[in-house]
Amino acid sequence: MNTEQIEILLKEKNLKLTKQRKNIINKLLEIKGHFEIEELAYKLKNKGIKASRATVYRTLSILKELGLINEVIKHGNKTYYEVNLKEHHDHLVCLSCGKIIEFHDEKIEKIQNKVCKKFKFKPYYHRLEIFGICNECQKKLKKRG
Amino acid sequence: MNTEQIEILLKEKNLKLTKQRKNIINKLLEIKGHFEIEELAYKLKNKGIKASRATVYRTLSILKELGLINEVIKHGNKTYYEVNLKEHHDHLVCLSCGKIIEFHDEKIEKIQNKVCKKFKFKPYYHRLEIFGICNECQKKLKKRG
DNA sequence: CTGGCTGCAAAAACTTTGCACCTCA
DNA sequence: TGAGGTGCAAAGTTTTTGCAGCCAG
Repeated sequence: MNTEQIEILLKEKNLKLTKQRKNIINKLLEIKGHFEIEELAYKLKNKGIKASRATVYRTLSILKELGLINEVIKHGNKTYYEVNLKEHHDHLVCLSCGKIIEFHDEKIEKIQNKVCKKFKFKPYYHRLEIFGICNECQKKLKKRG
Repeated sequence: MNTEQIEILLKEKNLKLTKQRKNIINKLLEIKGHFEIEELAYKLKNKGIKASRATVYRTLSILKELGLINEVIKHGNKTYYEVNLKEHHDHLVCLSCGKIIEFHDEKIEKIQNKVCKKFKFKPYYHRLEIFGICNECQKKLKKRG
């Protein structure tokens, strides 16, 4: 997924390619990893890129509709997004340091599909979040006693 | 899990068993299924049960700490809770009618544990949400064209 | 040109908090 | 009696929206 492809997608949907949208998309492709909307808005502002918070929210909403970004983690009252660059994957979230580890397991995906078939449920997308303590934090916590 | 057991747990933690807490707990045990905080606050109010919204939030926060309720679904900007009565399970969420279907698959759980071991990650809890269209809604949508 | 987009500010929705008063143990 | 709990209202967060003006196509 690159800028051009996204631009084509927007055109197909009769969506205009404004400066703001270009800027937001470029920033997203630069970030690559997980991000929060507020963080993104802040980073844009910090780089002198003009895009109001409302526009950021509206643009992300469109990109989500288009399947270019996903809500991958919901923790506390925050939503973390991710650009849909790689193969689908799920996440381990460290409750101590906030680190996010990606993993993909084909077996889990297959079993999920089986479960859906059993219920005649048509799956669109899923989110699997495993919350716990990462290796580094376990070590730190042990040291402290 | 019943009222008595919960009361004992509260006492162990030096938490007082106030009228409000009793009422909230009873209501939760009555609901059994999935609920939102606002919905709970409303139902309590509707039954003439006195418990301010702040108290409902504070009580649910405690019950969550104690592991008596869980955040099982995060969708849109809403959080859905569930009383921890049954064995752990995950959810299918219909994007059309909002229906929630519970499922449990031991294989998925085991693979998750394997994944955690691989990353030396200590899991505390997880949440798997599969969003899609339920069987009934698929039928309805077909009929409409 | 003009429909769609933007910025602003206000509002909505959800959640937390400070404080004075109350109540369970 | 006193630590902890409650209600209220205010404030904090996150997200959405109405509207006037702007701009890409």
